[in-house]
Amino acid sequence: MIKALKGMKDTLFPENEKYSYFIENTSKIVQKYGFSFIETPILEETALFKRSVGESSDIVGKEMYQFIDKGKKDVCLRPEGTAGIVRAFVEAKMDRQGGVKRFFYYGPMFRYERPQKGRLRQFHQFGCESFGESNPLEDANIIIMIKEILDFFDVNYTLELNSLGCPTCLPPFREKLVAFLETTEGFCEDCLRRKSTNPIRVFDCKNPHCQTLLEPAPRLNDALCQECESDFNTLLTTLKQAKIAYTLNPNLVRGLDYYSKTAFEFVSTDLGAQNAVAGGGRYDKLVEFLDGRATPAIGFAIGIERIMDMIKLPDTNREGYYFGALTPEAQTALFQAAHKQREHGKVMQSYEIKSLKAHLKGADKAHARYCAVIGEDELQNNTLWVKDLVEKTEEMRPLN
RNA sequence: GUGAGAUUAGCUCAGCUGGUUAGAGCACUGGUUUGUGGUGCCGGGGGUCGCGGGUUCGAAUCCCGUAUCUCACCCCA
Repeated sequence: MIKALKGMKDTLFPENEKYSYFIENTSKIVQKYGFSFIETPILEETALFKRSVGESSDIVGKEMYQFIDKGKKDVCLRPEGTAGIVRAFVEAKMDRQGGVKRFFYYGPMFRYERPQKGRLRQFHQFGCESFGESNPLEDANIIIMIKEILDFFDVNYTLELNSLGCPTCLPPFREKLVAFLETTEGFCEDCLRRKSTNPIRVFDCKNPHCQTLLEPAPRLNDALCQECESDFNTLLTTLKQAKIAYTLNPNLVRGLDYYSKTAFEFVSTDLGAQNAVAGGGRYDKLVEFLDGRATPAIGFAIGIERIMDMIKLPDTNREGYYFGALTPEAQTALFQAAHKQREHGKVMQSYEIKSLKAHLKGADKAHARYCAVIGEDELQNNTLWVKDLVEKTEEMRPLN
């Protein structure tokens, strides 16, 4: 038997229902905020992700579904959504049009990882990207929007926030931090590795010994330039006014290189170790970096499988008709009656000749509201017997 | 890439220290005397015990390998 590849899942009932339920309602919410639908290819040139996500990131370093296509082109299945959207944005010269542009998208992403709870090789994200707005009020607005989405689906979360600085303040800080790490002995293996890949990550180390060593280390919060600090404060004030609870997490470092300034994650204790249900931040330099005209931008993505884990589908009511024949002679009349009823909505027909009891069972199992049957009597009188399975009422309807 | 646990009917699982026809619940299906469901009662179908080797008179059970799933590290949505 051929099975799906490791870490790849079929979306079957009832997840399919949940998926549509999530997409429909989330799309509605983000459209209220001015985001419009956009779709970009799943396959892109590998260089796009190397340049945007960053060569030092784990995603590019070891998790990409990368291969050479028949035209000898180095291509790769997208590991995240932002890079493709930015590429499209620049390619369509929207960076030259000026103004503010807001897009949302959803679809499959691919990362070659070991699967675990909340982590698949093919997974789905719903994301939004806002271009052309540098005001931190937009950051706040997006965070408020995500809260609206999570609240709509009634999921638990806490919001974690950090500012990652910008090209003015981050590089000098990083140098200072690396210098500190190099002059201090005794860090664990992971931290030594992080020193060259993503030094800020060392603050996140679970090793208590490393934490003690880090006490005298320089902190990014103290190193932010004036603009970064003031923007961050505006964001925090706006969130407070909107009564959005948050916790500052100075160790929150996004794994993608393109982030600057605002970084945030919505985490939930209802998930496993992979507890981020949504994450994002500002990436003011990325458009420029992908050969566009400098355009500030901010975006986020929701992990659809992760949020679906926490969504309860509202109870569906009985719906539509179930049609069944009691005698072979009734089959033709029933088939025509079923087709006619379909003009008014959902109809499921059983082609089996069964007892009334068996058909009622069938209608019940099919979750139909009405059970419609033709037997000897109905055939003679040219009628259709219909029972409402909820109200438990019956009626005879004339057949035409 | 590293580590741990799991894999027996469509689903959830039982099967003790290897012993004769591998079980249960749910689901499916039929009947329950004359045309009434979701909620009674009785019956029925369905499994080469993940796959490949090995030990043994004999393996679902023990050993080795392999695949997949699950969880965690790492990292992230």
